[in-house]
Amino acid sequence: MSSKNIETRTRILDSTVRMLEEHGGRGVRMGDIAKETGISRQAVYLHFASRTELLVAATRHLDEILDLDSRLAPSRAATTGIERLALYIDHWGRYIPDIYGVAKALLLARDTDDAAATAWNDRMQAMRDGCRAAIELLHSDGDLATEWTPQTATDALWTMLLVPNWENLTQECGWSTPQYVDWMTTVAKRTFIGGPD
Amino acid sequence: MSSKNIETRTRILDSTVRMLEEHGGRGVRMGDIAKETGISRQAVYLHFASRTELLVAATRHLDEILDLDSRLAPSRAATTGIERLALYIDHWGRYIPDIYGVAKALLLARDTDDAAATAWNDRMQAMRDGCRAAIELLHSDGDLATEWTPQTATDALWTMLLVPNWENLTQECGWSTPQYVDWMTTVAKRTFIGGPD
DNA sequence: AACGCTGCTTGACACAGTGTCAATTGACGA
DNA sequence: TCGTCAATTGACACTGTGTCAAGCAGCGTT
Repeated sequence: MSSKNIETRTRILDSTVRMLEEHGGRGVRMGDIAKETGISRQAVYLHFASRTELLVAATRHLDEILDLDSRLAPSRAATTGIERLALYIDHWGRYIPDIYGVAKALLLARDTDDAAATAWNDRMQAMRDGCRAAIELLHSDGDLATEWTPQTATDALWTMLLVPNWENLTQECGWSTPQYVDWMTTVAKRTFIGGPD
Repeated sequence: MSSKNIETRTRILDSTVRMLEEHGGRGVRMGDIAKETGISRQAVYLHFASRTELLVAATRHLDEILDLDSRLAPSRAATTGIERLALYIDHWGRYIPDIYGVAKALLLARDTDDAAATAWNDRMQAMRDGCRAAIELLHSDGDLATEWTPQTATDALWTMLLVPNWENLTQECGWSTPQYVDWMTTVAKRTFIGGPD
């Protein structure tokens, strides 16, 4: 529990984040992380019980580095639903590229590890809450298109914003982040905002 | 090469498809498939060089069973872009649930196996071509909203229809297949079809 | 009846990557 | 000098894929 101990833990997290970013979250093994940190593979296990636990800690670590809370502030401060919707999409569209490596690693670990699946689900539920907040405000403004309930609109928005969509558009189709944000915003507005009819 | 050989191959494919459907494409091992088929694990390797090769063959096998071509006929026969768009989404929305197990297995294998990634990409490119055909027709009808090029609209439609979106809406959000088709159709129309302006 | 071919079985093994265990070292403080 | 604690080292278990070699059973030839 000495400061040396904490320091090593932080160094592991730093190299984990760095390597995952570098390699797009693929093929980074415990031994690679150890080597990068300059310690033995077993030493990593003295700080994190499993690969999944390390990945989960890495996402939290990265959120702190990126100062997630202050990034969320603008959308939280929005006064209208329309504004909140746009600001939330903007936040999310600029957040994904920054966390992509770590997120992808967790996404892959999910396939074989239940704990990773749970951790990922938790994050996605938090994101869903963000969608819900925007939709609810839109609804109470009277701007939600009539064919939607707040519930179904939340589901739909949440799904649209999922990482694989961002991944496909930017990695496969070559879209830029602003293009992605632009498209998402346009589609969301057209889909969820009702006219005065 | 005798008929016995072919028969065993078919039996393997049948049990592979059955098991993958049953288990949602997860956790089905070569040994499980062998046991289900009633042969030894090594016998499977006499017919398929690798797990990935078996999975790829299973998708083809399933397409034959489902008669993919005749399922595609209606959308191919459409005369307007708007009609083709709707019929293609309808086809795809009812096709995914039928192939989900096998598709998911290939999707998972993709993470560790380049050959699986290539096979999956091929299928997705075929799907993308279907999207392109609908968008092109829409475009030549003069019904494509002005902010889109055929290229970007194809990318966007293709992404919307990706399996993870179906997966999220039906598995996580509990939507039914008709609900999914309905939503996709509505969003696609609102997004891609331009008014008379 | 002996022959070979074919499809399959059996069992052993290599390989990766995760995770565990036990013995040891080296530094630091009381 | 002793105890503690982080870290090292090396061996090992486990899982699932894929490989290899020997053997066997049935079947048709000649």
